[in-house]
Amino acid sequence: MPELPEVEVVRRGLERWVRGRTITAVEVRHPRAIRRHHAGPADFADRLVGRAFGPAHRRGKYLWLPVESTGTSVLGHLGMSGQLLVQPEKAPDEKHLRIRIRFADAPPSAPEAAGTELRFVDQRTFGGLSLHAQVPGEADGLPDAIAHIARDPLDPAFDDAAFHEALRRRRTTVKRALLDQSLISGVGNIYADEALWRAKLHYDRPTATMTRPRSAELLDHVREVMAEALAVGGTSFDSLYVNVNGESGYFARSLDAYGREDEPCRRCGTPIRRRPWMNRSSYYCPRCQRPPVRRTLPAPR
DNA sequence: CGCCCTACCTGGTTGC
DNA sequence: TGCAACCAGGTAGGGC
Repeated sequence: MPELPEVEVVRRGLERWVRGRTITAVEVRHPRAIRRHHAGPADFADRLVGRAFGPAHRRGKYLWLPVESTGTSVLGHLGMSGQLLVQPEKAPDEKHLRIRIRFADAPPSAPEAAGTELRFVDQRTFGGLSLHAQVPGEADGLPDAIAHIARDPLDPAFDDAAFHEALRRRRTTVKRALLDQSLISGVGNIYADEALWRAKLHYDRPTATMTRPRSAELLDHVREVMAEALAVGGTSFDSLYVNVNGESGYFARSLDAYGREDEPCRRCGTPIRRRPWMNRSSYYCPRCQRPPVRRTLPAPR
């Protein structure tokens, strides 16, 4: 389940192995992988062949590569099981290979990439690639399709004070807010549960009860857990999430809450609980993360 | 507009 | 053994 740290690992791989390369061929093997590109697979290929990729960028769980001198960018989302792999052209096709992009050359920064191609592989087909106009005035070639996605907590331009004020205005609960990509991007179910465990906050706490220090603390924990995961290559439960070279990260062994039902809380020893939540699961320590007391919400300021 | 819910998709696991 | 139900979950879009 790729969230911000896993997507950043992939972005770094694209930056090293794909940036600057000129595209010679695009093969779309499954139409669903390109469904966000409304003009269709042939148009997608036509607009890319003969062009070169610019630097790799990321916002939250989205990543993109500007297509030089076109005013467009290729946008990618890994969904739940998507992989962007740099493979030798002669390597056998993966079972769930959806899109193949071939290049004329290796990037000047990585001559050893000669003879490799970029593959989008995705078992569950929630992810995909598409091509979009760039938002005018944004230096990094931000695709217009994700202009509504909030900046992520590792972005220097993320506005902590505005995030706190948004929490205070909302009539929702804290985990819902963490997963709302228009408030803060890059946080998914795993890192939400991990940050809430670290912050000793229950997932159902109303956001309107968050004080400025509590919001600041929560953001600190989100940033800390993501930075730690990034440092070890991200979280992998199996071979589904990998970097562009097919390697898994090591953060799964460092998780404190997610996936640890009935295992002792690493702070107090109480068994971690799993609760059905929004058609998925929330993992939390019933002692460290006390459920909110039900009472009338305070009036908005 | 704010908030909430559902559909989308595949393969591994569980239960009968 | 076979088959159905369940589980993983990010996002767009629709209902109210």
